[in-house]
Amino acid sequence: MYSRLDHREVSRLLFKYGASVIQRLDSSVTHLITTDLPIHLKRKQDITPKYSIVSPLWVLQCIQSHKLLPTFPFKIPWPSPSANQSIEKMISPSKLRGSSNQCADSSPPGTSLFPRPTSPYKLKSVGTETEKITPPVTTSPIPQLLKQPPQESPLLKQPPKESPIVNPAVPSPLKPLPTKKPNTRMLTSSENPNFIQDYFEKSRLHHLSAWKAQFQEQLREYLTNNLSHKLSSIKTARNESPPHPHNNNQRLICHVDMDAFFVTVSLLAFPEKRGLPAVVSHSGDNSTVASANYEARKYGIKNGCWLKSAIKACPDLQVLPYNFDEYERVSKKLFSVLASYSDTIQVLSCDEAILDLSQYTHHQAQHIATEIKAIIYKETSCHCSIGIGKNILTARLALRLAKPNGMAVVPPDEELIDWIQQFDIKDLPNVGYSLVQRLSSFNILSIADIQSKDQEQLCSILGAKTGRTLYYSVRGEDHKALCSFQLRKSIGVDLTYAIRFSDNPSIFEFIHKISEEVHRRIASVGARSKKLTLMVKKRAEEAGEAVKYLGHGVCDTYTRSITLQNEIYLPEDISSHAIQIYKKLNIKATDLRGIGIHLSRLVYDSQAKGQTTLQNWLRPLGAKNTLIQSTPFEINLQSPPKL
DNA sequence: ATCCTCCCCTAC
DNA sequence: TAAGGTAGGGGAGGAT
Ligand SMILES: Nc1ccn([C@H]2C[C@H](O)[C@@H](COP(=O)(O)OP(=O)(O)OP(=O)(O)O)O2)c(=O)n1
Ligand SMILES: [Mg+2]
Ligand SMILES: [Mg+2]
Repeated sequence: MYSRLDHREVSRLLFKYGASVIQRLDSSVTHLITTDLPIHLKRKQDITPKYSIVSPLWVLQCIQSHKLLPTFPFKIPWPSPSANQSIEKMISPSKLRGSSNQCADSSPPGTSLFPRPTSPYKLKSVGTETEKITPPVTTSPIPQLLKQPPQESPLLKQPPKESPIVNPAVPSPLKPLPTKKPNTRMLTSSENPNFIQDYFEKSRLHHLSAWKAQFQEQLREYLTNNLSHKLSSIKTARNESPPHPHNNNQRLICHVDMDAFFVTVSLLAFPEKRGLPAVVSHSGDNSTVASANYEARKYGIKNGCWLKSAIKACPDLQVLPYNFDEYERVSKKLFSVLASYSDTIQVLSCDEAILDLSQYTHHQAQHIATEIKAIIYKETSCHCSIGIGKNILTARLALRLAKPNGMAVVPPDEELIDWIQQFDIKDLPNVGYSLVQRLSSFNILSIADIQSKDQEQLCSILGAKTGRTLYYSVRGEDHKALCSFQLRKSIGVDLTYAIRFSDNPSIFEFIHKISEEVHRRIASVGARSKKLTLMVKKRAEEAGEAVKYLGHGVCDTYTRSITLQNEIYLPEDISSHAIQIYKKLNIKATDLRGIGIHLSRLVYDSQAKGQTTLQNWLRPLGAKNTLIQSTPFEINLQSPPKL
């Protein structure tokens, strides 16, 4: 009855609803969840265990009824032949958390603002639907202080309720050839032959990803040329400067990030609206806010929230259109300025980078940062903020304090432990919704709480790497290197919006188009691939039409990969493998909600762009640093970020 | 132990 | 109108 997949899912559900799941049997175990009893357990002293042995069905029923049910009807009989069923146990499912995932469909990706950016996948077994989206707590439609309200803002998304009957705005995708074709004309994957380009052109998330790759690449090329010219005898490039001998033998990292980037740039064209609360967003009732300025944030409006709820919180909100060309133009200026100050730069996004200023003293570094800030403003008319610290982690935290339009410096080591306690757990890099939930289920709510745990404890809760990283993070320690020279390890295209098909041939045709796009991208960096991965989103069994207009809704996501004998890069090779995998998944055409094709295990051509970097990247450089004050970051390529 | 696959999570 | 893309770190569990 339970496949391996379901086993994992049960694990996730257990965790989701507040159980602690461990892989061993010890005295803390209250329930053993299994479909049959492993023989090796039977032999042990567990003959009369303290825990109940129950079927996964019990878990699902408990969740559905929102309470702890008696285990009796779900007991598993003792003897059993099969020995390989893996087991899960819950320690204390004392209270099931309120049905927490109904909103899976309501949270746009890439947002940290919403109550539950939870994976739709989890919804499957619970059988709950997206519709009810209960904005957690918070009532006050009153402007909130800048510092975040503990959990929720007043603007939780309230996606439109869908009538269970027929939403005239959403044509049924189930009709192969609808006689009365509604207004999705040219909008969906099946109706628009130029869907991919048309869509990407307007997708902020696509631009974000494409720009990051583009600027990383250009910077890499620029630095490669620049350095090999400057350091004629030494052909290697370095990623970091050695610590300044006078600076306590520590690095100095400087994190620069534009303030409210999109909306600030868009506002340049509307000077009369400066100073007013404003956001950038597509227009319409169902759109998402890409960027909110600090005036708008006073109302609790955040990047990624629904436009609808933003306007509700601030009726006078100025809604500005995207201006992707301008964002790109300003980004170029930004990196041009940064590259003139340091040749150890890591691009984090189109509005953000970290510099290694280890060659300077603290004092000099602050002076330089002040200057950078001023020059960026002079060049772009946009403000940025800067954080300075001894590593990437603390520089980022300082950046938070610096926002908006400020600069902040991390205090000396002795004060770090206390200093870091002013942040929320969620402020730590790589700590998002899920980790916060996990930690809070162990009653770990603050940074101080994390500090009080030893590394072992954290690792047992979070896994080895994550636990260790977090242990050091709350002490302000981070040894991650700054990487100027980054080569992508994978290249892929994902489409999960407005995907509606009625038959497989159209889907195959679509896969061909995606494959062409993937090919263009991998060819443009001069690489081939030895592994192809197909991602497919399929409408979940009990899921209705998506809450979001033409969205994917609640889905099950499948990933299948194939390792190849020979590297591929041609569109027909990509598509033939992808289609082959797709067929095996046996998806009903009308249920398809998303497709992605990714290539990994990349091999870069030796004379193409990748080459210089790959070799140089691995070699640290002992050479002294050359002060580069006026090297412009030449951006030769006028090519658009996509396609 | 270490590698591989299939996720999950995070970030912008 | 709306435009939910992507890369990389990491974990679980099975194969070797
Ligand atoms: N959920 C999100 C987050 C960000 N972005 C885009 C718009 C932002 O302007 C840009 C940069 O992201 P930042 O996280 O740097 O946010 P801002 O620059 O808008 O604000 P700030 O950096 O001042 O916090 O990325 C987006 O489209 N959707
Ligand atoms: Mg920013
Ligand atoms: Mg940013």
